[in-house]
Amino acid sequence: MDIDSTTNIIKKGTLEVVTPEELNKKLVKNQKTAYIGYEPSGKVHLGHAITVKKMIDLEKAGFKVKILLADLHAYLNGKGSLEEIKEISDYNAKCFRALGLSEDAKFILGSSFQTQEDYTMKVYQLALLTTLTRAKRSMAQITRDAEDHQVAEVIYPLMQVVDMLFLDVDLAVGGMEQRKIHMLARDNLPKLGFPAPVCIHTPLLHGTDGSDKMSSSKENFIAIDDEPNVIKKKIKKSYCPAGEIEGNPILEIAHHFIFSERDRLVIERPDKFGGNLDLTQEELLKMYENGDLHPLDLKNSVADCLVDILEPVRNYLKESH
RNA sequence: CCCGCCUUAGCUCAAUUGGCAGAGCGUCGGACUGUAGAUCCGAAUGUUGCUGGUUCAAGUCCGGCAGGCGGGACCA
Repeated sequence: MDIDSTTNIIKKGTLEVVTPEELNKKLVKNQKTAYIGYEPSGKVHLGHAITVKKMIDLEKAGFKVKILLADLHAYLNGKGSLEEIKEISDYNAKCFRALGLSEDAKFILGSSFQTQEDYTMKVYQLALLTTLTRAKRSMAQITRDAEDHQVAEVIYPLMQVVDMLFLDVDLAVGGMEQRKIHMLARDNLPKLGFPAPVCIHTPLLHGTDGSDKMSSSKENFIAIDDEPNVIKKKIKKSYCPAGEIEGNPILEIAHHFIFSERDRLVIERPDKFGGNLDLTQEELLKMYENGDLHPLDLKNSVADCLVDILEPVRNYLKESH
């Protein structure tokens, strides 16, 4: 595959690559590693899936993929006891495989290396380089809502920076909420004498309630292994203003999960409302914006299609028990 | 270690001299729209931080403990 088409695969659907020039330099390397970290979560949802799909793209682009199951980070973010978190990290690894990551992708449990002496020493060095304000700011969209802030909150981003060093990554991937931590890494790793990774950021999926971010801690997500009737129910309940194509969670789901794999979407609707349609994404957006496609017809079609697309994921997870 | 203040529904907070523990927001349900939301109705929700005591009766008074906030002390 030539550099241009590889670059296109990598950039597709991302909000930014920091920086494209550095990415090009990485692409000519023989051995190159891309990484993303996840706090283990009881539910892996469509927001996670967007980034997993990007990791699959990176495998195709010749990167070795490392997935950090960030159990210690989750612990520092108040998600529960380390034991509980470790348990669900196994489940999460299965979910990521179910979404199509190859057997070559490596899963690494954070606590397996994050307490080593030289790791800890690096965290201390970073602690001295980083202002409290910046560390806190980097956590703005990540910290669990809390009135009383723990010191853990500022250890978290420092560890994430050191992770990139220890996992020897050329490229770090994350949703846009990871941006400030990534920038911290890019500023400070060179100060410790190490190269900074290229960073790639994917868009955040709006919650089904229309809020800024799909999140497992707010009941506004669709899990990748939700049963068909659950998916349908959640989509029916979703925020979906007529004619509004910006920040519309249903159209976003269609974009990221349906039109990423299919060219057209069949919309079944009663004759009295105009009859069935067979649309490209472009046509669908135009009709919707013009008010020629009713939200309920959109929802029904997107729900059916999403149920279909996630079927292999559900089957994989059922069989792996 | 010492002193003071705080802790009531998922969240923010009310509750008179000790007298049936409430509101707003959120959640859920119904109406209205061929979706959701908005709007209008309606409903549910509590070990009043934990613990011991006083009292016919304690969210309220007294003691102990825990957590939080603020201050003080210690600083060879």
